[in-house]
Amino acid sequence: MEPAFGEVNQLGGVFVNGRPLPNAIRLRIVELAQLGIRPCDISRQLRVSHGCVSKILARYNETGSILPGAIGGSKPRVTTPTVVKHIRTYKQRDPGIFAWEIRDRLLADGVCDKFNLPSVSSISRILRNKIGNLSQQSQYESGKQAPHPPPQAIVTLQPLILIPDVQSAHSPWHAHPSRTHGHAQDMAFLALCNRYSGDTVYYRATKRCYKRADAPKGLPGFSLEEEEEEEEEEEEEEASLKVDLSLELSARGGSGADCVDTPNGLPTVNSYVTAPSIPPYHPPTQVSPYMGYSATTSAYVTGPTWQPASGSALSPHSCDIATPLAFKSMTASRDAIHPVTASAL
DNA sequence: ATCGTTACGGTTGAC
DNA sequence: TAGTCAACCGTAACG
Repeated sequence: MEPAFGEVNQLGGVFVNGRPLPNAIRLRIVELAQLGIRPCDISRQLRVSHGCVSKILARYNETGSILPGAIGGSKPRVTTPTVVKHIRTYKQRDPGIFAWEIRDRLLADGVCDKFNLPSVSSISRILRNKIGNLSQQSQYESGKQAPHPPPQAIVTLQPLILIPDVQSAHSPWHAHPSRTHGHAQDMAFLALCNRYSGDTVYYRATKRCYKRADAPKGLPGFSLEEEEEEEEEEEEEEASLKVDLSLELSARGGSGADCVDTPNGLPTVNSYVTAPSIPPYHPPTQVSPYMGYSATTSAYVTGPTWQPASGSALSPHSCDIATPLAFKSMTASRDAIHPVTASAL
């Protein structure tokens, strides 16, 4: 049950703790930034904390999305029954096959792609837990594996495929490979990059980025078991993000042809003008942001609420745009196209 | 003054 | 069905 009213931040803006800002405001933030308005001025105008503005703009620059991430739920697993079945088949055909060979075959046979390919350790776990007979193979494998470097050895290098142009000095990812939401954003960025080109392989010399309480886990004495779990988690994240990105990119036009002007194919948001060039912000007097939300994030933005004190029919933050936009949310539960109408500045 | 980062308290949805 | 977990959110504060 959602509360009836939001809270008011230090700038006088209304927000709902734990819930994303309405798409209209997110869009407005990006629009203003593209007009050259400084983030601090955007913050003041829209009465959104500067940290939030910063975060939304950073996300937009990295992924091209103004949408919030998927909240809640679990990551889809990469070790689907189909994958397990194929692994079992490979093992039955060649009992001496190595986990890394199975991995290669899953990829070569098109059972998996690079985004949902299980790690060697995951395959090993499947062999051990669901298929059995691995212990014998492990001994065999330990002697045989030398010529082929174990892909999942305990190193901190992760292959990333990047478009060289994207590796510009201004790329937030490049400048700060470890970010608050590092891995997810890295992968989102990676997926976006992959779409448009490339096969230039770089390596990121960090495992992943932790936030908050995640951080101390197993570090620095990272055990093999933890490493395996980390790897599996990361690959599952990759699989999840691939789905997310494909959904969103399809909503954005999909072909990729619309993303060629800038390094990441998106308008950059990095030049500023002064604030007075934009009209003043009129905060809503109706402090009920929830009315703009439906059960999911899909249906907010327009509606009878969020009306400014003036009583105009504009959206509450006066952030309407001239052209109706269609947003497609990043999760399956939000996969409808949502028209967003808005009026001028 | 500005802005990146992060602790915090909160929501959400799959399991 | 309720609880747990891990994702996400925006704010506030710090540097």
